[in-house]
Amino acid sequence: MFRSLNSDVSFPNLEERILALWEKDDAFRESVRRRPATQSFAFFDGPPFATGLPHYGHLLAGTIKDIVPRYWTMKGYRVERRFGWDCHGLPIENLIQDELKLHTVKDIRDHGVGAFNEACRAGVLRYTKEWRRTVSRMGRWVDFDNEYKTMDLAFMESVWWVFQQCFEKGLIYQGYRIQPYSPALATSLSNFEVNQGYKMRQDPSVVIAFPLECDAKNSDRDETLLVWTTTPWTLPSNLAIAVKEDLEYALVAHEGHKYWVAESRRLQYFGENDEVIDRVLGKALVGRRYKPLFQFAPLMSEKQYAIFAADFVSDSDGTGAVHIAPSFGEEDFQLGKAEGLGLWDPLDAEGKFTHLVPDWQGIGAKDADKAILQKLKSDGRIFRHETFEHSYPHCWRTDVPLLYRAQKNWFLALDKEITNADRVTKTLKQWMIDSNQQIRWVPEHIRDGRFGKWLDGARDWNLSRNRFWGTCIPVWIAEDGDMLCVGARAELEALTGQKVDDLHMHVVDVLTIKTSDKKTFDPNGKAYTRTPEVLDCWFESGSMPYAQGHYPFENREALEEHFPADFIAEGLDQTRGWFYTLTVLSAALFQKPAMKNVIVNGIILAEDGQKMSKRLRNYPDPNELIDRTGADAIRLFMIDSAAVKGEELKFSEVGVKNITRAVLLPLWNAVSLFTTYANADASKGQLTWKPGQNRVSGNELDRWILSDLQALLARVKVEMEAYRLYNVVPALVEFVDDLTNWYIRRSRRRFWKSENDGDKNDAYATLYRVLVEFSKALAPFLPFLAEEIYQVLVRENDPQALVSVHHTDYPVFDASLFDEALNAKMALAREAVVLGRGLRAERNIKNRQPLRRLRVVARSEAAAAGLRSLEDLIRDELNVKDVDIALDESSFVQYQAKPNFKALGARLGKNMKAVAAKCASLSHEEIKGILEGTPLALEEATLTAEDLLIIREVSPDLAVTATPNLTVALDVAIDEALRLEMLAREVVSRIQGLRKESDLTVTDRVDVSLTGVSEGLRGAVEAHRGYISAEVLAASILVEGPENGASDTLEVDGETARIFVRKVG
RNA sequence: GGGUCUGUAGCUCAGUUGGUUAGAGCAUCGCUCUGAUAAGGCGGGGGUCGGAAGUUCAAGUCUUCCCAGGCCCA
Repeated sequence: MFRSLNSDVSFPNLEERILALWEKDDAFRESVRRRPATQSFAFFDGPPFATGLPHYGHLLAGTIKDIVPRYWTMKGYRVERRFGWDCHGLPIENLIQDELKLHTVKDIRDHGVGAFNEACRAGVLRYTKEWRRTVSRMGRWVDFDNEYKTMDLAFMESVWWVFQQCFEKGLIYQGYRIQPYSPALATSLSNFEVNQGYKMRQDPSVVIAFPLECDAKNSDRDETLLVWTTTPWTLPSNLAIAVKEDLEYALVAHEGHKYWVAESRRLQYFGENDEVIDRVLGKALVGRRYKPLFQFAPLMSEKQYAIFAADFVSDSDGTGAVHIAPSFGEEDFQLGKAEGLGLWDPLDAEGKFTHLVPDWQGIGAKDADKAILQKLKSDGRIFRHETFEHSYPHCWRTDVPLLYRAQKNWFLALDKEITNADRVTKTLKQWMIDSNQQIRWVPEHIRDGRFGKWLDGARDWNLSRNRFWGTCIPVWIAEDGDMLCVGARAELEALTGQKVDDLHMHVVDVLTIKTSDKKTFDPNGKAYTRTPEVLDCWFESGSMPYAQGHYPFENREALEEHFPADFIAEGLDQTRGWFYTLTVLSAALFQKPAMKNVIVNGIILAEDGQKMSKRLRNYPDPNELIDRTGADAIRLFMIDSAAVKGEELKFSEVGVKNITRAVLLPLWNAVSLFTTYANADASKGQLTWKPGQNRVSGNELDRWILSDLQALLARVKVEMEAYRLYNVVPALVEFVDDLTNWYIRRSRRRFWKSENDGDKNDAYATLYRVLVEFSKALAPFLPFLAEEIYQVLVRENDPQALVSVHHTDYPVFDASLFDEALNAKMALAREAVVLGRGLRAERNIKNRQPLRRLRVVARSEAAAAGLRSLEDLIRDELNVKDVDIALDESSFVQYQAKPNFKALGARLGKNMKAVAAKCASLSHEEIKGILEGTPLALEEATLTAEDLLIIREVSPDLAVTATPNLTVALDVAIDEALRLEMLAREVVSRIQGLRKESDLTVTDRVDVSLTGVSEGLRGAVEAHRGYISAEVLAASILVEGPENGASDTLEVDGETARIFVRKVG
């Protein structure tokens, strides 16, 4: 009736079978469809780049993204899960550049932006097949057929709409920011790219002489200010000099000139004998003017070529005076902005000097260093020229040193006020901060820690990239500076009079906007040209909630239903990434958070604690590992770790295998046991119970395991609703242990007993019910194994059953099955057994040796009553004839006492120590008195039983042990009858071993023969012939019979025999 | 340099509002059980709870400083 299961199961093969089954039944889509559309649980999936292959970080996030939606699906919600792809941006552009051998931006333009973009479009999805295979193989249910791509027309149109919304709220502006710039690539780089490219480099270290102008105050002084720089190429762009206001500067006479230098740096450049003429604070120099080095830059402000005060100036290097070129450095830029110096940048896109600096026109900035220094030397402006080595960022692709350079960019302003629908006005940043407070973060500390702090310090978002393959910034600018922001394809069509079916640069930029009313095309209207940048691709992923459904052009109601998301999950690295961009844009558009619950996973390290590195090969290939261990084990290993609360995880294959051994195999064996015996009993006609039938069992074990299951379900519910996945797996593992190592272990004989009685059928009914319910509880976590169990136990027996365990409802706590008192007394009985086993081990008495009596002393009448009802279990498990449960332990323990600090501490305060000492010296009788209800009055306090913790000292001569809950004493005397029984069991054990060796089935009958039998063994066989026959299904037992069949030698306790076992017939 | 998380047995990690002798799993060694189990059970060894100071009758837990590592930012 049940499929018979192989005990040497291959989980990877099992999983492949289940995958095929799901495919056949269209199980995923059906699991979504069968839940009502009106009750939805919204999940957003962050789009990965398809230019790389999935790694363990993706598997971890993917598993979390699978478990939570599966759970809520089974709870009755419709959980749509669309996969998405991040298609734009540098990863794919770089790849295509390499493939087409286009090294620079100019190469791309020469090749043609259209051809380049089409190559990106054609190439970006190259690994999607591998992704789909790996993600599906991990058991993740997600819709790949209906995936969204950030390069789709509909997606891009929604992004335009998002941008336009921001534009219309006045959040978008153009401004300058200093950025690392690669002259070879003719583009600025992200911080991430910069961090990859730090290398040691030799640069000039030069001190330049700037003669100060004479003015009314300083008419007769011929003075020179010494200024330090390591970037001579920025000197033609020098517009100012900065000193520190409260730093002391000295005027030094040297070789007929007078030099200003920071006093603390003086001896670096001058001798002790060089006379100091004057000392002033930096502020005295502020405002003085100097003679510029070159005449290239135009005069842009009154203040040009003057000295300013700035806090960033330090005297740890150089001269205490800093040259300022506002276009080429963050601090220079800030100072220039504050003082209104203007920007002057004489470099072209490839970082070469333009006609603005004719002396070095066509020479790259860094390459011009030498020539510039030579010119300055001949002009007598070099005071000192050295070389030094330092770590400096280089272009990670071309190895060329980067330039820090002011770039014009589009920004999203965070300090702009926005009024929401309820007429509440706050700045965008404040809306973001408030949104964050409404999000449940796991782990919690992210909210006010990493993410909260990042929001507090957030600066305006630079949205523009000077690249090609991306969503165009939809702003068109007329010659007079008038701007026009387009937010829809139809708008662009109206303004150009052209049909538009792609929003990429090479398509959009050939169109001309001509308009008089900013709404319709007018050939005589004003001409507008698009700003050349594309959007940061993070703007696109942040727009994903709206763009994946082409909002607001389509799916208007769906968005309102699905926003904010109920749940998202990504790695810790997304704090500044997707989590941030989602938050910015949802605050800008709707003044709400984009999600309600977030699980943040930590990074996965290799087993050695280092980053996983292809070069070091310190981790197994994910696909190969899945083939070796199966996906279920990997899933459970990852989820049963702090990685699901943002901490790092050292990934180890051993850890994965441990999961298989500790959880998957025992559970599998439990199912296999069930099917084996149920099939055997069914064929013998002894199975009156039918699958699916629930029976009310009077057996305490049955009631207990069902009650224990309810406790598990209650616990899982609490943890899943709090998104604490890391607390769920330990609970599941404990239940597997309860089921296999107690329920089944203790129930084994109930399945085996040949009598066709109610108890056996109760056992089948209970085990079946527990396995089926548990498979449902497991389904989100171990989707394959849970499915297999469900298929074997339910679907293959019942054509009417739901096709997949993942279509069933998640089991809910059933109060009628829950019995807290039963759970407590079973725990106590198990504790008694553990203590008893300990005593046997201590006395070196093996379990096969029956003993007369175990005495268990409980601490209360209720506990004793509970234990009495479970006496049989304890007796059986410990192999004793008699279990005696009592309340008085004083005959075998001596009491000692320790104070209950928790109870007494609050009451006693400083007297605690004195009382603790007195407690320690209480006598056995005093303590007994207190335990029996007579309080003991001390100077400081009156002690009752609650104030003491009793320590039970047991005599080493007695086989007694005690815990706070129980005292257990074992009668270790072995008489002849007990010894014979032990020998009989040894015989049984040996015969069972031979049966197993001979691959007999559990129902085969055997003939047994013993030869060379010693006297004790002979006695044991005679005395226990009936018992032995029944245990081993022996048709005959012959002493000194024929030597036929499988054999083994028995040697135990001085007794010997040879045993022969042969199948009957 | 700033932010944040982490530091407990050989390894991986629990450890509640501060309160008994700091626990588990793995590994290891010894013993043991088995008519489901490549399993199970019992025991041994293994800890200055990263360091220091403070608060407290009492600190793995709270505070401060320091050290080490990770991540993010500069």
